[in-house]
Amino acid sequence: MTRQVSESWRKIWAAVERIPVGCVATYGQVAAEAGLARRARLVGYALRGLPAGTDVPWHRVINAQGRISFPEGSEAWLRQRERLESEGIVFRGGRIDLERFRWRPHELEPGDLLVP
DNA sequence: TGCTTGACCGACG
DNA sequence: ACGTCGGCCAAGC
Repeated sequence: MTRQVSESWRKIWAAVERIPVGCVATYGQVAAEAGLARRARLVGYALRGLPAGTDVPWHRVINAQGRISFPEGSEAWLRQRERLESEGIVFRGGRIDLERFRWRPHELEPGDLLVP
């Protein structure tokens, strides 16, 4: 039978899909966007459960310190960093400046039909 | 069944 | 800057 995916996971995946190209969101932020405030750990678990080859942009989710939550230098860490850099995210000292790249859902985004 | 484990967070000392 | 702690809760053993 089809594996039953929990409602929480679906909400989390949907929230991750809303993160725009060139932006990142923290685990806590994704949880809040999914209507699951304070359940940041669940976000990590839900991402771990994504099928291989998914279109969900899991790489845009980083931790609250502005770092990738895989062991530095690991294969997964490198893969995530490459994807982010290809989208224009800049790493300084192994970290991403959240002030600069964090997704701000309440503010204007590219494509919002308004000139800066 | 029950206990342990996380791609975590925020507060506090 | 850094370690610790409580909160969180589905999955896995």
